[in-house]
Amino acid sequence: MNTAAALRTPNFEEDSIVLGPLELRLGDREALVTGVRAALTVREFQVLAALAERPDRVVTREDVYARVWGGRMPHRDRAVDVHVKRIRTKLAQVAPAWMFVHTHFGIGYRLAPEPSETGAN
Amino acid sequence: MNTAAALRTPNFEEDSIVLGPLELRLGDREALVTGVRAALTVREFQVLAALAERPDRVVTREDVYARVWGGRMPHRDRAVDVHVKRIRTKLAQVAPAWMFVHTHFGIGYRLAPEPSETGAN
DNA sequence: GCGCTGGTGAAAAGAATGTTAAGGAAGAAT
DNA sequence: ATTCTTCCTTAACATTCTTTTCACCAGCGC
Repeated sequence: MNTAAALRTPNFEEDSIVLGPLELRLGDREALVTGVRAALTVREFQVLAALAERPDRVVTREDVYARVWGGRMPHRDRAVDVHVKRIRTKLAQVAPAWMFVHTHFGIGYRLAPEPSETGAN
Repeated sequence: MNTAAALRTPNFEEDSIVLGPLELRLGDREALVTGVRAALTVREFQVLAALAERPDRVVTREDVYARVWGGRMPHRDRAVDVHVKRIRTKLAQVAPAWMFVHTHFGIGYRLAPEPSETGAN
């Protein structure tokens, strides 16, 4: 698939998810946007990775919770939302022109790189 | 880690209903028309799914109500109608060339993809 | 025409998510 | 051990979106 990457460091490049300008290096838990490192914390990275497992598909909060924290999500728990908020902020700092995490009301979130709604053109 | 494997519930390629250009992904609660996402709300999706259970068959309002809200439909309740209206609008936005929800006067609705009357005259 | 059913637009009510900040736990540095 | 730093969680309030409800109009069938 990726000849250039394979030439460099076959071992480390193995576990990475690439979605447009977003790259998640699962091995060392790093998120890169447009090649620039977004300083995500461990939890933030885990939440993002949970979404990245099913790109462009809606992932329920419950699924995210189960995957990151394990077990059932307590009723009215806001942990996922708060982490999503910070993920958005940090990704936007690096790449303001892109939107990655989309809300699906009443269900959950969906990860897909899309040009942001900056009416500026 | 994850104690119960049952918690993961990976509804990856969950079952979906396909009716011509319309696809309902029940797991994700997403509706696609011609491959394009129609941003239905949860209720709207539920109503559409209730109709989709019996494609091309007339489904009474009472049945839709029982399936979505549960219980008997209050007399003079317009909830189903209002949601059908919005479903129609949103589907038409994505695929103006198709009509999906057909009214059966005095009875209910029927879901079937048909070319719309764009004859414009 | 008349009564009834459905279409439609919009306000009101309700629920979910966005956002910010405080407080505490855990580890690093001193 | 104490202080400093970072991160996670929780709570509270703000905002946005959804659902319900209502009023009025249009169309169907008698």
